[in-house]
Amino acid sequence: MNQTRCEENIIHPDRVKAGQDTLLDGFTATRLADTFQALADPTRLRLISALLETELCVCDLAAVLGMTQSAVSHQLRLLRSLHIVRHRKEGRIVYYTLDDAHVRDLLQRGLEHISHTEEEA
Amino acid sequence: MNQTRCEENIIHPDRVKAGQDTLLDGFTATRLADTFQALADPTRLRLISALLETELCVCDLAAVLGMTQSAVSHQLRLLRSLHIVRHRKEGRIVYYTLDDAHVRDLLQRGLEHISHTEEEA
DNA sequence: TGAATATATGAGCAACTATTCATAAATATA
DNA sequence: TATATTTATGAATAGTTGCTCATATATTCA
Repeated sequence: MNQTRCEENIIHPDRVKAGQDTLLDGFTATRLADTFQALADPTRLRLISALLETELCVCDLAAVLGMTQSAVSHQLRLLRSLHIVRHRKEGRIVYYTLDDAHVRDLLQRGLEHISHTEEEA
Repeated sequence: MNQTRCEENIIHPDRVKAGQDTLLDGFTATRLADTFQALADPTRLRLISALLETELCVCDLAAVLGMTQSAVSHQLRLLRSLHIVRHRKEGRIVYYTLDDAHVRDLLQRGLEHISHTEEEA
């Protein structure tokens, strides 16, 4: 029935310093987390993957994924706010494309990571 | 007061085909989403960043982040299950390191992405 | 102008998540 | 063996999220 002492005391002061040297500040960590959060949903990843080689309007994106227009539109707004997709309007049709190359890179690296891990969580 | 027709009809059949060609299947999308989900939290990103240059025990990680041992341990379990960190035991002390190079890459690409985007969501 | 169509969005709900609290498990040491 | 210490974990809870439903907005066309 004792408390943990390690919340007050440090075991390896030198390593703690090294850890603090590379530690992300809270603001950056939050911004970065927001970006990864955008990629942390199967639906959004599928939307992004559908846009890898072609531009698509909301209606067609809904058809590709087999989802409602509303659900797709909500997710696109989020992806847009995080600069992951871009849109252009032509009459009443809105076309979406991937915003920058980093998104493709992130997707590719992520796929490499999971291909190196067989077992499940 | 009309329904949307675009959930039944396709506007650009050729583009829809192109979108389906690169579309991730549900299983892969879910696995990939799990990986990005692990990086979608400021606390976990800070844990990872603390481990960039040094190995650290749970106790010291808690000190670096200024969090409770319990909270840190819970997050480490999640990172471990997704092969993002690895642990080795020495007596009653458990040391954590980053699991593979993909994690560093993902972090780096993510940082590049946010550095290219000034405005907020 | 009025009807049809493509897209966006607010509200609400069910499911998920990050932390805290209490405590268990494992190890070292006296 | 008894105690201290490090780590892990189950339960509970407050906050978040992804979808649906209804509807608003914007644009085209008859």
